[in-house]
Amino acid sequence: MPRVSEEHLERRRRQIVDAARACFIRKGVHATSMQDIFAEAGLSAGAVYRYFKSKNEIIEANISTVVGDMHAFFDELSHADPLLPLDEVIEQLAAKVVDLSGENGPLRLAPEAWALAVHDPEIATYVAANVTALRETWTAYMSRLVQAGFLPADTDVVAVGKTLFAVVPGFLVQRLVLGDFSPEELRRGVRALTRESMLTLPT
Amino acid sequence: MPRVSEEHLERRRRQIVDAARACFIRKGVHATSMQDIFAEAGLSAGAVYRYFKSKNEIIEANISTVVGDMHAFFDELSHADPLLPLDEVIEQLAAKVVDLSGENGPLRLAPEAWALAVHDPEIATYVAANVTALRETWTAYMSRLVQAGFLPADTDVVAVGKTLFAVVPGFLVQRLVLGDFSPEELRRGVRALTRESMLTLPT
DNA sequence: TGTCAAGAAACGAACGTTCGTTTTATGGTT
DNA sequence: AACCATAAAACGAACGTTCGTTTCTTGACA
Repeated sequence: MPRVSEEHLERRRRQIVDAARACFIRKGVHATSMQDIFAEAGLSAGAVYRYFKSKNEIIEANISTVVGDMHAFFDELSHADPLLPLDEVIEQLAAKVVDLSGENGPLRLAPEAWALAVHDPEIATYVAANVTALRETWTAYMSRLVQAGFLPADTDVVAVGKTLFAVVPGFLVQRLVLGDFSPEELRRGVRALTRESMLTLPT
Repeated sequence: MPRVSEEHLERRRRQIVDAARACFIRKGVHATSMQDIFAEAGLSAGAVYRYFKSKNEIIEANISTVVGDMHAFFDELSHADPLLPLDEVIEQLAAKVVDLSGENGPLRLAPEAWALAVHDPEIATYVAANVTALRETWTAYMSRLVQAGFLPADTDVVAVGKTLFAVVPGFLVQRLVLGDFSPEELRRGVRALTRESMLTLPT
């Protein structure tokens, strides 16, 4: 099949990335061989290597998609009108984490992405971008809370954003390792800890 | 050296585990070959395989030591007399995380441990045990806060414990990936969020 | 008919592991 | 006290396998 359309090429790329992700989630990144990816994609070695010049490149292409859905969902949540109370935001975010970390969810790759980032500068760049994006969404949401008067005007929204962001990886880890932490339980935990002013918002 | 003392054997085991950990932290678990471990330990292949029957066994032996120091430190902190306020506990815990996740710190292996646990049931057992132990320390600390009257008597200490535990992996991930989150900043984040009653404890 | 995506086979390298051999400390026998 | 037989510890070359990757071939469409 020579001289194929530009979109065909793009579709092939995605086909390979998706196949690789399925393998990575099922077996783990390092336990997945290129042969596994060839089989899952229904392509030959030559075909795959036409689009990616190494396994690492396929990994990188996947890493950047791990938290894509997560971020999109959170972005909506943080800009919801009317402003959602903190415990509601956290619970819905946690529910999304549960959803995306289930059987074939991409979030199952998150710990592997973090681990790879520690030793691979290239991947670290992608992971850092993702973390930064999610944190900034937290910061934006906190700014709204401050602006609405539910937190003091001099609140360090960046520090608070980083702090609340931290809850999400921690929730994910507990889900993956023990599976005994529900979004509703997290909401109760947050409610028990936080200022009443943050939980009671105007109708 | 035949017929050597029991403690010599134990020391050899630790020598191998320590050498492996140094390699794992430096290069990553999967990028570390057995040859790397042989060289680091100053032993031959045969010697190492006398004490561990596979690379996986060496990995497992390391995993269980990743959060050992962390837990010991937190245990002291949670039982300190007089009772420490929440933000103080969190800041000190975060400071310990910074310490143990530096250059050659064992916490650099934590994400790899989580990732391995997702696909390896044996390792999952070790990681689950560690997570459970740390969470229970949080629960114990929260119980003290409730008992001292700084949280309502009907507080769900388990839910709150899980919630606060979640902050630690999240802090670690941000340290490892971006390195722009300090214990003092986390403390400010927590202070801005939590009930005043939890922060003002008796002298 | 020429071009190029895709297939198939095979490559060298590196992996974890094994195993036959060598070294060395020990304890019973002089 | 000196010796040696013994068993355990350590060695390290080599194993078979599997990895990621490359090369050469094929065949369908422009």
